[in-house]
Amino acid sequence: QRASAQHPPTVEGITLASLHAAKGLEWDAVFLVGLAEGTLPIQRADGDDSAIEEERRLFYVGVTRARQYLSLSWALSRSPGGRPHRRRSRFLYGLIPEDHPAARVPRTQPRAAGSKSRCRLCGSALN
Amino acid sequence: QRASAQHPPTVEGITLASLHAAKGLEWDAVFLVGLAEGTLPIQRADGDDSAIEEERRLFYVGVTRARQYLSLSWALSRSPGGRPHRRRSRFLYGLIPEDHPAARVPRTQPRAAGSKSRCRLCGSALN
Amino acid sequence: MSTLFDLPPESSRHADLLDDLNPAQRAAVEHRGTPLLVVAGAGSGKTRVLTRRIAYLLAERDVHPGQIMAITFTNKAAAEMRDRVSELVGRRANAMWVSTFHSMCVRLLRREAKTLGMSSNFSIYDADDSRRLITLVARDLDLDPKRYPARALAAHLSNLKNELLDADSAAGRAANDYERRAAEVYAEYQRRLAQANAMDFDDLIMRTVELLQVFPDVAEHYRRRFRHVLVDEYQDTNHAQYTLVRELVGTEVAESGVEPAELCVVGDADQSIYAFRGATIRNIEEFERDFPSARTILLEQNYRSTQTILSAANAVISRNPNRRDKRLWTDSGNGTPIVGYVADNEHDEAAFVAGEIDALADRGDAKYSDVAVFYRTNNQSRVFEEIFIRLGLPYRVVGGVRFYERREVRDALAYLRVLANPEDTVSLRRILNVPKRGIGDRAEAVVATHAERERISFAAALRAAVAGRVSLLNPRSQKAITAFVELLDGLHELADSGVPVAEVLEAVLDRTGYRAELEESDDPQDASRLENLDELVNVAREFAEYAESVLAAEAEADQDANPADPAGTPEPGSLAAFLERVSLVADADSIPSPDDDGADGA
Amino acid sequence: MSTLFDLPPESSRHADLLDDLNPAQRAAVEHRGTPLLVVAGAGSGKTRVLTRRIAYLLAERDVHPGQIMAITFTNKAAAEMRDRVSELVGRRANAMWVSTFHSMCVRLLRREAKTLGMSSNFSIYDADDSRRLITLVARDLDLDPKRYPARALAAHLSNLKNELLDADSAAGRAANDYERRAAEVYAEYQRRLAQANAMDFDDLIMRTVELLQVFPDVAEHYRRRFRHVLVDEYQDTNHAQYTLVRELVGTEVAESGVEPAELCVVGDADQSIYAFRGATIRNIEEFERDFPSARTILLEQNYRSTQTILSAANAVISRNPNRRDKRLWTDSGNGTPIVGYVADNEHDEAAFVAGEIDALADRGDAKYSDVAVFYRTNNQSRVFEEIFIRLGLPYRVVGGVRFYERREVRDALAYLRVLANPEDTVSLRRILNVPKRGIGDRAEAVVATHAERERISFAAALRAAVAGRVSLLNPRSQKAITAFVELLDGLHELADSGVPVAEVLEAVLDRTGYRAELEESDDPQDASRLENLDELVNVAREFAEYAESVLAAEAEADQDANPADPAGTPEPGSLAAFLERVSLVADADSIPSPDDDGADGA
DNA sequence: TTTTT
DNA sequence: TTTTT
DNA sequence: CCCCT
Repeated sequence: QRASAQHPPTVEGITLASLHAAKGLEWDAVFLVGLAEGTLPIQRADGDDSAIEEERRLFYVGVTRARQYLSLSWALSRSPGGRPHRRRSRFLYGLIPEDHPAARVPRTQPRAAGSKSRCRLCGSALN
Repeated sequence: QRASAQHPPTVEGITLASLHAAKGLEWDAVFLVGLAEGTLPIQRADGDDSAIEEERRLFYVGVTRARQYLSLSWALSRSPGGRPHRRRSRFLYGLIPEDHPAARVPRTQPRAAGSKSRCRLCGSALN
Repeated sequence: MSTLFDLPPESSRHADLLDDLNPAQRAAVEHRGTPLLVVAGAGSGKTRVLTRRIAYLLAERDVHPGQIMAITFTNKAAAEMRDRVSELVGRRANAMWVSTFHSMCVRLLRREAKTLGMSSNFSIYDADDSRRLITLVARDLDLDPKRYPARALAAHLSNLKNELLDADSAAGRAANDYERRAAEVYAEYQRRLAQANAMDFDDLIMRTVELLQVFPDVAEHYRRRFRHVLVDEYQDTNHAQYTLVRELVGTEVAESGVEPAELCVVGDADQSIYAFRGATIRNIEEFERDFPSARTILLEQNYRSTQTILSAANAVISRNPNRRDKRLWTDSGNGTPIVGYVADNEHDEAAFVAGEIDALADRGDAKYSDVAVFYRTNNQSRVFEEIFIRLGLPYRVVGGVRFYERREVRDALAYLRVLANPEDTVSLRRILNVPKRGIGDRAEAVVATHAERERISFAAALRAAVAGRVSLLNPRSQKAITAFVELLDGLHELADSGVPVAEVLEAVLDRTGYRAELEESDDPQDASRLENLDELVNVAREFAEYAESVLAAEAEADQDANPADPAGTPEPGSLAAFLERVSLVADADSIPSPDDDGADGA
Repeated sequence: MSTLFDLPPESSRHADLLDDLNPAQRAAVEHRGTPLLVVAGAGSGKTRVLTRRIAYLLAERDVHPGQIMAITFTNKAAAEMRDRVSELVGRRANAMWVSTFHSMCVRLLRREAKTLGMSSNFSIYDADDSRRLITLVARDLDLDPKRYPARALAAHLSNLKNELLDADSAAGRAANDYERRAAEVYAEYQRRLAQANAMDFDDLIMRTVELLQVFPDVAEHYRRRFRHVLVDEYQDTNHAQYTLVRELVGTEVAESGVEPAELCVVGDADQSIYAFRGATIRNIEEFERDFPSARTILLEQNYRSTQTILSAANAVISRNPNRRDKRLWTDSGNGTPIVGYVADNEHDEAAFVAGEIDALADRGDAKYSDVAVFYRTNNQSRVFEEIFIRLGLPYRVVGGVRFYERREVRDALAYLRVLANPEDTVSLRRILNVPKRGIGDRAEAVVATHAERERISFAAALRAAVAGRVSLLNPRSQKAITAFVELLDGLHELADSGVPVAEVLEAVLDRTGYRAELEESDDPQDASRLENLDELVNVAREFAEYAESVLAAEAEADQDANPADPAGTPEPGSLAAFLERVSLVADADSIPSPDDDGADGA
C-alpha cells in the first residue's frame, strides 16, 4: 500500500522517484516537477504521436498517485546560468488557468513587438 | 560565386554540407534532406519560439541556394531497424499538397481507429 | 489474519466477501463463465477485486486453489496478492500459482525441460549476460561494433522475441542489411544459449509459448489443471505474453472436451507506460475482439484521491485520442486546490518544493514519508537531493544501480552460476580472469577459438588447455588456466558436498582472492564493495535458513493444507534455488524479508 | 581586369556603373547623405550593389579610397569584395580597408595598443586557447569541473563580452551562484590574458569598442578618416559589433565639426541563422530606430532561382511572425517543379538522392560539382557518403575538423607563438611537455604555483626553476625543464636572426623531436599528421615568398597608387604576420592562394 | 546541433 | 529517457 | 614520479 520498505540504513523520508517507478504506489502529498516541454513530454517523444500519448499517460500516472495534496511545477530555465526559455508542458493545458500567475511564459528574445497567433499547445506560429 | 575550391587532392564533386555552411553559396541542383520533425527543426529547438523561427530561416536559406532543381526529402524512420515514426517537418506545411504521395504519414501504432483532430503544425492533440 | 475456523459458515463468508464492495467491483467478483476484462482506474480497488474474486472462487464456486493461476509483473505484486488472499482463505492459498510471468514460465519450463530438449538446470541470463553474449557473437561474426552495437542488437533481438519471431522468421522478413545481420546474430546467439544451457528473459516467455503450441498434450495438461487464469496489469503485456495467456486458457473446446479456462484480466490502458519494453496497449484495447464473448467492467470509483485531483487527472487523460472513456470520481469531497508553480530555474523549483514540504510537515498535514517528488528522468533528482541535504530533510532516492547489478555481486554470482551449471559460458568467461590471474584477452581468444573449432564447450576447451591440447597457448597462460580449473574443481567439490549456499559463497570469495583484493585496496569504493559482498552472504544465509524453517513446518503440518506441488522448482535452500530467486527478483535491495514473502512457491 | 586608362572619361564611367542595375539596386548605389539599410533578399545581387556603390563613391562622389571601410564576416567575403572593386576601379582599391570585423579591430588595436596599455605584439587566442585558459583559471578557483565545465564558462563569458559587459558589471548583475562564480572566472581570466599579452576573439571587438568610447580623440581620428563605412551581412552582427559600427560612424556632429560618416549596411533578417553565436536579428530589425534618418531599400528581384523555387521560399518564410514582408521574384520563368520524396528510412532517402543526381548527370542537366546536398547536422552526411562511395559518385564534405584545429598543427603553431610572444602562457604550457620530455602534471603545477606566488609569469617561473629557485621541484623535473628552456632559447635565437618563418618552423619540428616521434610511429594517423606538418611548412614558405613579391612590386611601383598605410599590420612576411594570418583565417584548408587574395592589407 | 573570427 | 523479469 | 591502460 505504501512504498516498499528500503534496506536498513535508509531513513524513511521523502521519496524521490521517476514517474515510472511511482506507478502502483500512492502518497498523501505528491510533487510533480519539471513539467516543461522537452522534459515532460521528453524531447525525443516529440513528433511521434504514440510517444506523446504515452508521455501524457505518464503524467496521468503521476497525478493519480496523490491522495490529498498535489503540486505541479516547472522552471523557465534549467541551469541558473541559462536564459529562461522553457515553456510549460503541453499537458498542463486546461489545468492551469491562463490568468494564473504560474501561467507566465518565458520571454523569448528582446524583440520589439509581441508575437501574434500561435498554436496554444506547441507554440508554433499559426499564421 | 561557386563553392570555394578545396585543397589539391579532392576531386570536385557533389557537395555535402550543413545548412549553415551553405549560406551565401548557390548550386544548380540542391537536395535538402532529413526534413523531419526533430531533425529540422532540430529537437532542442522545440518549445522555443525564437529557436523554431531560426530553424525555419535555416530551411529558407537551404531552399534559396538552388538555381534550377530543388528536392525536399525526409525519412519515416532513422535506422532501417527502427519503426517508422517520424513526421515530416512542419516547415513543409503548405509546400507539399496533402494529396501528394510524399505527404503520407507514418503509421504510429497498430491501433484500431485513426487519430482525430490534431494541430496541423505540431501534431499535438487539439481536442 | 487466519481465523480459527478454516471454513466459516457459508452465509457469513458470502457477506464478508461482497458487502463492502461497490456494484462494479461486486460484478467483477461475481462474473462467471466468459472472459472478463476489468478496466480498473487508478485507485479503484483493483487488487481488492482480484483477491476477492479468488476468495469468491474458492468459497462460492468450489474451485480448488490448485486450479488457480494468477499472473503479475512484479514479485511484489505477486507477494501482495498471495498475502491478501491468505488473509481471506488461510493457508489454502499456498496451493495456488501466484507468480510473475517469468517465474511461472520458469516453473513450466523446468518441469517440461526434457520435452524441449533442455536440461532442467538451465541458467537464466539477464539483460547484462545477454548483452555480453551478443558482444561475443557479434565479434565472432566480424561485425563492426560501431554499426552493430551490442545494446542495439540486444534490443532488436528482444523485440523479435517479444513478437515471437525466431531467427529463421527474422531472416525471412529482414528488409535490409542491418536486419539481415541481426538475424544472423540471433541464430548464433540462440545456438550459444543452448550450448550454455541458458535462456534469457525473453526466452522464458517465448519458449513457454513454443512449448504450449508445439506440444498440444502439454498445453492440454495445464489447461485441464488451471481452470482460472487471472492477469494483473494487462495493459503491460507484450505480444508474447498475450499469446501465452491465450494458450494457457485456450479459446475453443478441445477435442478431449476440455473447455477454455476462465480468464480474468485487470488493467488500465491509461496507465500504459512501458511501450519501450515491448508492452502493447493494443492487448487491452482489443480484448473484446480477441475474446469475443468477453464482458468488460469499468471501475471508476476512486478510493484514493480528492475530487480535485481526480478532475485534473480526468482532464489530462481525456485529451488522448481513441481512448475508452473513463472518468474517475470519489464521494469523499473536493479537498484542497492543486498548487501550480513556475520557477525561474530548477534550483528555485527545488527550493519551492522543499519549502512546501516543510510547511506540510509543520502543519502536521503530512509526514516526510508521506511525501513524494516525481520527475521524468532520474538525473532530475540531483537538485532536490542537494537542497534536501542542505535543509536536513530526510529522503530516499528510488532507482539507480540495483544491488544485483553491482559488479562485485555479479562476479560472485557468476562463480555460483558456474558451479550450478558448468556449461554457463558467459559466467565462466566473466570470472576467467577475475580477480586478475594472468589469463589475458589473447589466452581467452585462443581457448574460445579452440572450443569453436573442436565443437566443444568453452569449459571443455579450458580443460583441453590444461591438458596441453590447445596449441598457440603459451605456457604461462596454460599454467594460469590450470590453476583456475583446479580452483573451480575445489569449489565444485564443496558445492556438491551439500554445505549451505552461504558457505560456498564464502569459499568463493576467499579461495579466489576476491575478498583479499578488495581488503587490500584503499579505494573507498572497494570498501563498499566488501560490504555488498557481506550482504550477499547474509542474503544467502537467510535464504537457506528460511527454506529450512519452511520445510520443517511442512513436515509437521497436515498433508491436506499443503498440496503445493514442487515440480519445476529447485530443491528448497539449494544453490539452484538461490540462483533462481536471484535471477527472478529484480530489486534485490528490497528482497522481501522471510515473513512477508512467499510468492514463488519455494 | 585593369584598364589601360586608370581614370576613364566620366560619362562612360557613370553608365557602366549603373545601367545594368535594377531600380532598387540603382537607388542603393546612388543613395547619399543618410544611413542606408539594404535589405537584400537571397540572390538579389547584394555583393554587386556593395561593390558598385564603392566604385560609385570613388567615381562620382570624389571619395578617396582611404576614406572607405568595408566590413564583412569572412575573409572570403572580404577578398571577393576587394577583388570585385578592383575590377571596377583598379589598384586604387588597395587603399581601402576591406576586412573582417576581427581583422579590422586587430589593426586598430595594434596601432593603438599603447593607449590601452598593451604591447602591440599581443597574441590572439581562439576558442581552443580560450577554453584552455578558462580550464586553468577554474581549476585555480577550485571550481567543480562538473558544475562549471570550461565549455559552458567559455560560452557564458563570450556572451558577456558580446554584450559588452566587463567582469565588474557581470559580478554586479549576477543573479545566482553560477553567475557569481562565472564573474570571478571572468575577472581572473582577463587578468591572465593581460599577463599573457593576449586577447581572445571577443576581446578584439569589445576592446576596440572600449578604445573608441574611452578615448574620444582616437574615435574622432578614425571618424575623420573613414567617411564611408559599409557592413555586409548585418543580420549577423552581435551587440558588440553593432556598437562598434555606431562608434565608428558616430551619430552626431562632433564638437570639432566632424560629421557622422555615411553608413551603409546590407543584410537579410530572413537569413539570420547565427543566434547561437551571439548574432541578434534585432540589429537589422531596429536599424531605422537606431539610425532615425535612415533609408531602407528592399532588393526583391532575384537573379538566381526559378520562380517555382522562389515561391516555395516565400511560402516558407512568410510563416515567421513579426517579419518585414519581402517577396522574392524573378523574370526568368517557372522552371521545373520541386521534387518531394518520403523514404522509409535514411538509407532509402540517400539512395533516392543518389539516383536523382545520377539522372541529372545523365541527362546533362548538371555536373556533379553543380549539385549539393544539405542537412541540419553534420552526422547526417554519413549515409550519403556511404552510398556515394558505393556508386562511385565523386563528392566532398564541407565541415569537420579544420586544418588549423588539428592537434599537430596547433602544437607547431604554439611553438611559434611562444617565440613571437614569450609571455603567451597558454601556448607555453601547451608545448611544455609536447613531445613528452618528462615534465609531468605535478612539475607543471609546482611551477604554476611558484609563478602565482611570486607574481611572475609562467615563463619567468620556468627560468626560476632552471636556476633552482623553485622548491618542491625534484631534480629530475628541473633537469627536464632546463633542457626545455635551452631548447626555446636556441629557437629564439634562430627566429630573431631573421630567417624565413618556414625555416623556424622546420627547426621547431626537428629540434623538439616532434617530427621524429611521428616518423617512428606506426599509427597511420601519425602519417597524416606528418603530412599536415609538411603542409604547414609549405604554407609558411609560400606566405613569405608572397610577401617578398609584394614588397618588391611596391618598391617598383609609383608612390601614388600605393597609399596603403601599414600601421597596425605586422612586418610583411614576418613571424608575427604569419601568426596573425593564421589566427584570423578560420578555414585554412581554403587559404587563398596568393593571387586571389589581398583582403587584409598585407 | 549549427561554428563567419 | 523510462527499466516490472 | 611518470607513463600507459
